[in-house]
Amino acid sequence: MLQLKSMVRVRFAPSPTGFPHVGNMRTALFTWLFARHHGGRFIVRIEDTDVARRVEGAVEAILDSLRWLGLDWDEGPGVGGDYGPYYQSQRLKIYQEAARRLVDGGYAYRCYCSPQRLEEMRAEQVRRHQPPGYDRRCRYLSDEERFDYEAQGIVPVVRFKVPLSGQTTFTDLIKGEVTVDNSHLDDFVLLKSDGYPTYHLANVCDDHLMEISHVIRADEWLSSTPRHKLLYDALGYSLPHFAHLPMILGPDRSKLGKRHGATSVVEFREQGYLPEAMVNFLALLGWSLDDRTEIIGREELIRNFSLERISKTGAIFSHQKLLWMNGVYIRQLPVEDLAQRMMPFLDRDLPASIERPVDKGYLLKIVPLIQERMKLLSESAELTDFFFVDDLAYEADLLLMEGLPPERSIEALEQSLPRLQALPNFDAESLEGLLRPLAGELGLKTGQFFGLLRVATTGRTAAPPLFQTMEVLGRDRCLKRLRAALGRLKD
RNA sequence: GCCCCCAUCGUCUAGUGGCCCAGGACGUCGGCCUUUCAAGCCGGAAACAGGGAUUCGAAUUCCCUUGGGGGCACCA
Repeated sequence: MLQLKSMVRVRFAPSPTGFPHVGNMRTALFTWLFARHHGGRFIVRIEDTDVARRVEGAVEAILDSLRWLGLDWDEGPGVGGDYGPYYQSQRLKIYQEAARRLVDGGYAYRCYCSPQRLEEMRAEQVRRHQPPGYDRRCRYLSDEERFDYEAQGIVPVVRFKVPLSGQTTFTDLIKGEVTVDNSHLDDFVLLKSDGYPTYHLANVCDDHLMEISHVIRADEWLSSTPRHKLLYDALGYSLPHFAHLPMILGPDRSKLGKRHGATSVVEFREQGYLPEAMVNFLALLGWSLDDRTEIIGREELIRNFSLERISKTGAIFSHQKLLWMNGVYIRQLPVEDLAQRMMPFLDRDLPASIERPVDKGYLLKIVPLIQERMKLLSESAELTDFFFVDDLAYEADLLLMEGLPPERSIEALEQSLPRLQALPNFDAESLEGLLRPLAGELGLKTGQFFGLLRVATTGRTAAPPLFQTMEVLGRDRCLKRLRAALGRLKD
């Protein structure tokens, strides 16, 4: 890889036009990993130059997501830095001056074309199967014409004067050398008529002024990089390194978007994904350590991350694999930790009748029983509610075991009750010691007997191991539930 | 339409000329374990887009085709 002679300074530059998309967050993660691996600086810069598309609360949502994933930034909103401000809307002067400099230097010109004209021009181009693009009319305006437009009070935009011939080449750290004929580039806008810069101008100015060493961004920017190179040259700035990350795709292989379901990391958080699982999963989407590593933590990621091992191909976001990975991380969690993380979900989803906050000591006994069954924290309530509710609600039919007449079930429960009552220690071991032989005594298969008891004590056919569940529930609850089951069977 | 990028199992990927009749993981299928559900363990099916060329030898290099994606705004 190239010699990094100076400090690595990289930036994540989201635009607050929507909520933190997993694609953007993956870009943030890779950028952050690159910075941390090289001991460089990770900078967050808000690209809020589109007044019309600005979304309320988006900046905070983006920053929250970065924090949630543990991607801390060295410069940017909230932490400041020597290269601020870090909101582009607060740097308008810089861009306006750069635009003026370009116009004065003959690298750019003012364009007075109305949006209507541009629209008609484009429609015509499409109709004639010609490549869409500005026809450069204002590039050749006479002083007289220009004066005339100014007199009419038309506020111009500033367009870049793309060389009419020649080629532009740059090297991308992931894609390699990319070359484009300048004739394919049109005179793009640098400064809008509202005084705000376009992405192209603002991005180039800021990356230069903030001394960004590596521009790491999504693949969708690859085709505008030649324009940026032209801009860097015109402004007399030296070129940073570029690395264009492969895109994250939806199941239909198109750019992952809203129609593909949950794409905001806020949603993943609410669904009960762990940030460490998210980081692990996202890191492996377009990057790999070797031919076998799947579960890899943050530190190891930092230690091993490199741009060379990023693939060139877009990757489909697989919910399946993420779900599996989340389960792996949940199983690895210390009981206390998992209980802690479940609390907000229990709070949110448990029936209103249950007292809040739930008893932590009781929860700590429940967690080991459901830990290996949980894939999402959002399953907390459905996996544990029967431990909390007073009266179980379930279909009486569930008490009817395969090949077992109701009378036999009634008998089984009636035989069980006094013995459970009399059991000295109500723990899993003692329960098994009592109930397993009892199944034989009653002439029942263990599957039938335990199944019956399971439904009676939990109200469901799938639950954690019976004896442990009964131990956690405690004798009183169990007896009460067995009597209730008896009542249902007799109805 | 034009330009750019990409192309290994359904999916994420390993693979940088011989170690590959292609390895791992998710998912899937079968089995084991077992009081249910999970988890776990064992095993199976499953891919180098096609065609040329280079080479003693190509998943790996080159060309073409095909396919996919991205871009072509006073959006980022």
